[in-house]
Amino acid sequence: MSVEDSIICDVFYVDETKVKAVSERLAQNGDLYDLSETFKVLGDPTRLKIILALKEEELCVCDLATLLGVTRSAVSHQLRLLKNLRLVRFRRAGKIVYYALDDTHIGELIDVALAHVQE
Amino acid sequence: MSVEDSIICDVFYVDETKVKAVSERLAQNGDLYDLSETFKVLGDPTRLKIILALKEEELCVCDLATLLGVTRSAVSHQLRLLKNLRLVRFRRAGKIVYYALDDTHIGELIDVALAHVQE
DNA sequence: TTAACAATTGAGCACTCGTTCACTCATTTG
DNA sequence: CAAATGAGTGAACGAGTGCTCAATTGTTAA
Repeated sequence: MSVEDSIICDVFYVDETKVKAVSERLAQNGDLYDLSETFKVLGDPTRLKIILALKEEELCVCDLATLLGVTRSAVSHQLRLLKNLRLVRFRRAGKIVYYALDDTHIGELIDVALAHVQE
Repeated sequence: MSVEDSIICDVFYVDETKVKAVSERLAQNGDLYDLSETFKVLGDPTRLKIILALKEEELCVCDLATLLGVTRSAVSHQLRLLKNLRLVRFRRAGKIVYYALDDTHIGELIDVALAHVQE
């Protein structure tokens, strides 16, 4: 097994120490799945709009539906998801259910991303 | 048209000024689509791992494939996407193509998100 | 109690997307 | 040049997902 063999990639790494270091660092983020889940939630335009809207004001399902131009049902489905992830909270006022953002970190995250998009 | 009519949501807003303000603020983010696209890219575990890995070291396709436990083809497909979004750059060294992160903002964004996940 | 209505829910559907497979391209080396 | 190999590509498949529609729940008011 020559030196050349060790610099091809089929089984052996180009630079074992390099890749090992990266691998360890990657494994260190045990919450890598949660991380991608967080991004995934914000990756859908409808959900992102909902969060941006609730970042401003407490709103009911119907307001959100009107605001986003989708059905109440669609909004409700997404709100359930956001509710399960503890990103939003709600309060009932008669027939109307008001939703509000329940995660201050998310707002900060969006601000950073916005700054990035606007370069 | 009574006052009651204006506080139901079918056509009229619960609080017109409130919703109007939100609507304007939402429209203000013309790059709302780009914003959700950015999150979407990071929302896939494979892509996120690629970016995290390249955040550490410059790596070739085969290293990444080994590191992530997926085929070279899969990595190549995702790298093309990341390349088109100008998130990574590459250099060719013989048969081997090395990729590196080409967006410093992304790293910062991930750090903020990591802090959020770890609460 | 009945009617009206905001919200929720589940089923179904169309569409997206990440992967694999097979093949091709590019480059090096014998 | 021919063989070997890393990388890129396109088709296709299967899983996931966001939406709509229809039905249901919960609450208010007549």
